[in-house]
Amino acid sequence: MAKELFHPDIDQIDLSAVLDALSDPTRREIVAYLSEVGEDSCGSMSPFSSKTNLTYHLARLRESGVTRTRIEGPRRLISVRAADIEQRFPGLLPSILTAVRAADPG
Amino acid sequence: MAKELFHPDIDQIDLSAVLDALSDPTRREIVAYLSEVGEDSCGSMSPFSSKTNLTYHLARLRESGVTRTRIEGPRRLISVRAADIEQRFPGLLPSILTAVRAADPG
DNA sequence: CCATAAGTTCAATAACTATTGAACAATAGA
DNA sequence: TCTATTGTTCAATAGTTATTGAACTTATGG
Repeated sequence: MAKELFHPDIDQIDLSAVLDALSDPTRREIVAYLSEVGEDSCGSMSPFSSKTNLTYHLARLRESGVTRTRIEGPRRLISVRAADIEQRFPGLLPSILTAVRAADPG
Repeated sequence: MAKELFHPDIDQIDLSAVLDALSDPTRREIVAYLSEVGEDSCGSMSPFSSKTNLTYHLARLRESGVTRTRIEGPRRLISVRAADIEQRFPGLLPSILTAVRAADPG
């Protein structure tokens, strides 16, 4: 399980990939949740989807550059690369998070 | 050809649909172009893709609520629903257009 | 009415998406 | 060392996406 996880460099973060990643409601919920709590494990996101499916969605978020996953023991701690995304695409993430909160309060 | 074209009401514009529509580079180019010129016909967008494919992409933009298409004689005039999108998802479209211009100057 | 210009529809295609369950791997703690 | 916890990999599936060419429709102008 000590595999290296791929993360694109800031300059390699692609707008199509980011918008694609954020076009899925489950992934937006995950990103909104992580934005609130800062960092959390895959297991804490079980309300959002099945374990297998979470692996898939979290990989898409990570590979697009939206999130960062670091390995700590048997679990993965995931966080939103808010500063990186803001640097690359100013205003994008805030506007999407605002929309998510408006649509899905609480 | 005097068919009624579907356009979602402002309140029905869905974030997933909008992000999905804008996750495609061809469609982003179209939106960026239309944002500059204000309104133009399908035919003027031939540099972006084939005629058939443009019908497809323009339908996706229209059905997601990103653009409006009005019929004038034998042609369709398309424009970006900038104010509607701004009202529904503040800041979203400007941030994406900024990114498009930065990636694709000229 | 006829020709042309502007777009659409249709069927086909190859590629990708989200989702599932079963089996597996890796770590930490008793 | 055994075991529970955490998450991954794999194969399968049903649905969607972007793209194409051929045939069609509709409106305008001569």
